[in-house]
Amino acid sequence: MNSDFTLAIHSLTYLALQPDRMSTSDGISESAGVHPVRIRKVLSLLKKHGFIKSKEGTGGGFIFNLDLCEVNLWDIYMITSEGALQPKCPDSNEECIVGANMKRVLFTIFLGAEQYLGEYLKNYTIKEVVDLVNQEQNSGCD
Amino acid sequence: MNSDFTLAIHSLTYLALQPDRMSTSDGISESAGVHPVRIRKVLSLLKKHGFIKSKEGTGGGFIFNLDLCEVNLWDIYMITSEGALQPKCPDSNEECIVGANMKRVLFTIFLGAEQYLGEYLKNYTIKEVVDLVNQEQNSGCD
DNA sequence: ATTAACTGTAATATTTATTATTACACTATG
DNA sequence: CATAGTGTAATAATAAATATTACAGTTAAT
Repeated sequence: MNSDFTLAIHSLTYLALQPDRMSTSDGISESAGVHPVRIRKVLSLLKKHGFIKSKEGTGGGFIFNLDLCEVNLWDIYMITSEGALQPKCPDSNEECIVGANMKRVLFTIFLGAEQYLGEYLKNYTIKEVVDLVNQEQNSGCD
Repeated sequence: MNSDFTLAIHSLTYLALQPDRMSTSDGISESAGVHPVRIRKVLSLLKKHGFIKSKEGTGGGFIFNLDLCEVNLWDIYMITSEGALQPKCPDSNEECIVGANMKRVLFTIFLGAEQYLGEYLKNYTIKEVVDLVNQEQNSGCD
């Protein structure tokens, strides 16, 4: 699975646990173990869709903008990874009935698969992810 | 999606349309637009699980070994791509509650997602794929 | 008003994953 | 015994993901 998706989940969960202050891309990137620029890229998508707010300058950062229950994993998937389930078929042989039609058939099947998966992902809101993270907590941030 | 999965589907569909003679990895690879060695690798998995038979030497090749209705896309997924939905999380910060627990939480969620997707994939047998390929046929092999 | 701490984003470099290629042992057929 | 195949490992090439660098813009604090 596309890691923009999981980074978005990670970031939102992080923000969910810091509801009262802004978090920086540096802080989130340390938590997630990736480069801060990547975090900013992912968060810029989430901001564009209104899930978070950001503020530039000293004391700035990112903060959740919605209720935790309003954001589910399907929303996040659609923003970060729509179509990611589709296989990248090489150009196959158009002179073979299989080669000529497989791409179209697979596209249809995987489109359905994505829709189907959506029903599963809709069952998880960030609230639920936060609860799962809290369940067996190993240690805490500062 | 893992392309071993789609190559396996492609190959099996190809074999399904040649039920009376053996097909070579060269033939399949031309249809699918990939290297014959890759086809042989994928088919070697399918053989190990009894979906196809193979024969070495002159006049050898691959041939379907089961009824088309007995093989569904979930079977093929499990053989070629089990776990492929799992994101590859970088090592995150164990001293942050999010970093310390996210991997486990995501693992659980994506495990469920894979199981869920399985129900969808079980609905497609190779027979159905063959039918879809035949539906809007552009042209035929030899 | 200047510095420091941020976001935003593009361009480039690096790393990793996928895929192709080569090589060759083995098997069967004619 | 030559030819047409599979089986599989090792390596090379390519493509994709990720990190890094660079820098413009914003805000707060001194």
